[in-house]
Amino acid sequence: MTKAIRLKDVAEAAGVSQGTASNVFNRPELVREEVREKVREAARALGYGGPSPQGRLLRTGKVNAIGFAADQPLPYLFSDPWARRLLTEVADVCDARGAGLALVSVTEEHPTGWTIESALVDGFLLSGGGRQFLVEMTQRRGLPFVSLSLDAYDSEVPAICVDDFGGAYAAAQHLLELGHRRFAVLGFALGEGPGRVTPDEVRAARSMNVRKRARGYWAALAEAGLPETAVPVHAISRDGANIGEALALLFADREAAPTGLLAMSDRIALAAIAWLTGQGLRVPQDVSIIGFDGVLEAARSPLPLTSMEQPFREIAERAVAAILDDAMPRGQELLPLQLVVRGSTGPAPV
Amino acid sequence: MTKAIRLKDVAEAAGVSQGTASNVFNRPELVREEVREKVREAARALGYGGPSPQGRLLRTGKVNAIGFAADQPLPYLFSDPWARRLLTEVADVCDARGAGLALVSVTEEHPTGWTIESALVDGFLLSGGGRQFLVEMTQRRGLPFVSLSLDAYDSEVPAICVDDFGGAYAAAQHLLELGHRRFAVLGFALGEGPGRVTPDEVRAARSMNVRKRARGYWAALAEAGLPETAVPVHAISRDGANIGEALALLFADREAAPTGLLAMSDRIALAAIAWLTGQGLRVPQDVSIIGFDGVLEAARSPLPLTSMEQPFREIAERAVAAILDDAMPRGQELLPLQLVVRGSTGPAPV
DNA sequence: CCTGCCGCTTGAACCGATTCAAAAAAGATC
DNA sequence: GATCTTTTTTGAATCGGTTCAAGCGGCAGG
Repeated sequence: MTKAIRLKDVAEAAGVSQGTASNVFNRPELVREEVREKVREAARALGYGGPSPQGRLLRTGKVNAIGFAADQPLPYLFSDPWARRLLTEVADVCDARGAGLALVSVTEEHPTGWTIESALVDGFLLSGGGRQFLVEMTQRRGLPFVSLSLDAYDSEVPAICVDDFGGAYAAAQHLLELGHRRFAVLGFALGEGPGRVTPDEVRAARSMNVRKRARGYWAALAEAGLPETAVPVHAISRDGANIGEALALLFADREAAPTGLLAMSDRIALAAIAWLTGQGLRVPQDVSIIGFDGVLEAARSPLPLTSMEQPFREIAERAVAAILDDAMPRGQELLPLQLVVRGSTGPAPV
Repeated sequence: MTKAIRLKDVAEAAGVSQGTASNVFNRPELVREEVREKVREAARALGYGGPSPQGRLLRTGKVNAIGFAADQPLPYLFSDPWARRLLTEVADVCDARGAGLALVSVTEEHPTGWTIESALVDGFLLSGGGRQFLVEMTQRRGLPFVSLSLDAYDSEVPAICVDDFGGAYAAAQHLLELGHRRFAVLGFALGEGPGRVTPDEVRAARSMNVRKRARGYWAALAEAGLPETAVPVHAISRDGANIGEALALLFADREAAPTGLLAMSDRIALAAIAWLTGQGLRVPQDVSIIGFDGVLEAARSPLPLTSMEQPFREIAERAVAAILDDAMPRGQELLPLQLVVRGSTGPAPV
């Protein structure tokens, strides 16, 4: 690796112009067989491994890769089931179309190095909240981007998301049809520690996704004659670690305890099941619980979880196409969720 | 996004040379404050988001990113616990040093699109076997690379690996110290379907890692007076799906069945535990089992797994440094594993 | 007033390819 | 053999920056 061989060197060695040499590698049909072989021969002799991507890049402008950006340290992408599932599908889609995938983490602390500003990609997928500064940075870069979840409401930001309202509505509907009348909502991203939050606090939540899910639950329950105030919403941490405190409160009075639990994520639902069964409560005989997301772990769990499943594949395909095929969504594009009934929901106890 | 703004445009607008404008962004201390501000002002007015990475790249040659290449479809990187753990650590290390990480899949079928030949990176980490064509492709590209596992023996290929022999030796040693005398080895990548394989077949295995682990087990057991022939080696699929068939054979005669199981991966060990407990056998009272890798799932499992833990973090750090700091290992660099005793191993039944 | 030095700017070369209009070569037709 | 096509090949422009030797103006010292 003393000095790099350039296309020019190969062209000279083969006695042709650089343009012809370039064609040999990119549009061989334009070059006479004889010449083509001569150039290939020269390339082989010189140990030339084909045109360097950086050169091509500069000229064509297309990197053929997309950046997956999160406002979290990168390991988060591998530990959170939702993010992981989405990333898996995006990776698969990229792979299938021969596009590259680069991981980018953007935390406010170290805005240096390989970030949104310097990543060599054609556009970005923004996961983990369209957090303001993430969106701003991306806009500054001037590359196309699609947000995969919503933070502060901003219909200007192109996004591909699930229909949170409709999904939540369907989830509540499912439990209502099973005869449940006493509910509780387990939500995340609702501010500080565990505890019950008021409807107004929910409506003030930063996460658009969370707000819409709450509205969906409420809408379905209201139609059944249950007002917001009759449905306690509890704030759970994203990983469901503090689920016990919330549930202990809810199930202190077993008579008045909810029989239908509406969890805003599968991770929380699974944590809830673990706690409930640990307390001797039976799921779904005593308590039904429905999750949200439809992550892999939900299906694999010892007690398979009923959940509103996101169309991960479709999201990934639409998002990648938006960037690579310049098929940007106009505003927000909502995809429907699908109710998947498994073992965690059943008829309300009599 | 009618037309992109170039550094040149900014320079012109600010009335300075392009070189000065470049310095404003890269080495501001060289430019007089007054001029610096003027250029920044012009940039802001024009909506210039800073020098484009592709331009810089061409000149400097450094992408500041590494490619993680696997000879499997990309989703494999997220589903296999070992790959995932390694990738997580690599991602974290890259993140910490502000380097980018790109995922590359190379399967023989579609060698087109974003592959080793076209990825914009400074070098590659090869996971999932230094499978011949993977190594060859990478060498052709002419970028530095480090293999993270070994396939056909080739001491010329730079690699950063764990000390398979020593680790396996220690694993067997651990069970011997607990008094076990009847063993079986559960290995992977040992050819077709399930079933017992002969020592010679093991020695002919393509995977260097597997061969070394087997030799490590044998060495320790031989010192205790147990010849190779007394230790059946069974071929299990990588995901442990067919573990039942192998164990059914081994435990057909309960009297002669092994009390110590040496699994070449945690994934296999966990599958084995699931099968054994399903059959009413108690771990570790009836059967002790020790895994290999030390993946996250091993610690989290209902019955935490005793395992030989790989220094994932260290591997990641060394590997990334090798590429980015040009600190290539000379030949193969072996890192020690650490015995972590958890709940799956105990004294041999009397 | 001249000289030497210092700090900031400039201008041009260069990085490694792709692209395309135009020239050259080859082939076809009369 | 002359003319018209068609196929190949060439040469130069271009992509968007970085780098560095050389130039410039101002100031201190003699």
